[in-house]
Amino acid sequence: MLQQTRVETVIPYYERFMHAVPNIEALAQLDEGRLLKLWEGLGYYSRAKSLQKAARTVVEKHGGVFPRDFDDIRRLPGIGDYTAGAIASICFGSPTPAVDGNVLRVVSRLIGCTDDIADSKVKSRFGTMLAKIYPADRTGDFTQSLMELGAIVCLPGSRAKCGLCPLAALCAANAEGTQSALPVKSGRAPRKKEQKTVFILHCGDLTAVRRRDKSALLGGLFEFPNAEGQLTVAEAAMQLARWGVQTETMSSGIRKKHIFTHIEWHRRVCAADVSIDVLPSGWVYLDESHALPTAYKVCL
DNA sequence: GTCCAGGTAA
DNA sequence: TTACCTGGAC
Repeated sequence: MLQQTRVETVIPYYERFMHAVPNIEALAQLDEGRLLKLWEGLGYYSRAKSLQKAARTVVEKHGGVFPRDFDDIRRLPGIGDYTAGAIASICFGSPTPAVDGNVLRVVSRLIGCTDDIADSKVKSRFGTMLAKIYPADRTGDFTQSLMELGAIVCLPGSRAKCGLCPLAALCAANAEGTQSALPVKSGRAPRKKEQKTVFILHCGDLTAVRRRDKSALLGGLFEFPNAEGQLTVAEAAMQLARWGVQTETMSSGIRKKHIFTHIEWHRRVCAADVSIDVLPSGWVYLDESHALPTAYKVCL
């Protein structure tokens, strides 16, 4: 859960999750719909699917006991270098760093490195360097101190608190006054823009939803029926007719933008009072069991 | 409104 | 390299 997500955001999810799914066997056997419901709103839903795959691997390959060896941990689905390093050093005393964004910033400044931290080679180079200086008796403290230094003291840009930093005397960036220029990071590719029309179809007290394709963005979660392009009122009416929906009233639609890392959805959201004799294949009426991603919750 | 942080997998 | 999500800072 903590991959890509702040601690404050995770805590209530973690509490609920551990109550509902208290051990590895329970997770290995959990229904996917319930799993996604527990993850609803947390984002990066493939993490939940990986977590369950990892639970199944632990049950099948490690006798239900979480492995202690870095390489065994690293092979579990959803666990990369960062998470494997964090678990192995914090839980099992292994000299394996967890190089997150904070640690990249701390090390870049400490050694005055101007290489682009978007390059994954930099991350592995820093990891190799750090592994050599790990204190054997306090591996977990060392991992956490590096991350905390970045989170609390070695803040991004001009917010760096060098006056409070225990490493200030050793730090190349501090000596050279280059803190705010480090780390160097290249920009990301521009996002693709997609136009869509979303229908909030009220059938009495009920609202129609359908499950998204498992392999798609937000795979396996639910969505409101929608179509490609920002449809005109006439086109929207035709789309509803094609679905076999009888429309009583329909709003002209409000424009909403939703931004993912790599895509922008420019959407027209139309609310309609309708009657539906036979639900189209795959449609259901929304209830509390359905995992609805934030991208669709905001349409309500 | 815009920008940005944050790991893994394919 | 690109796909994957949300929320907080500004």
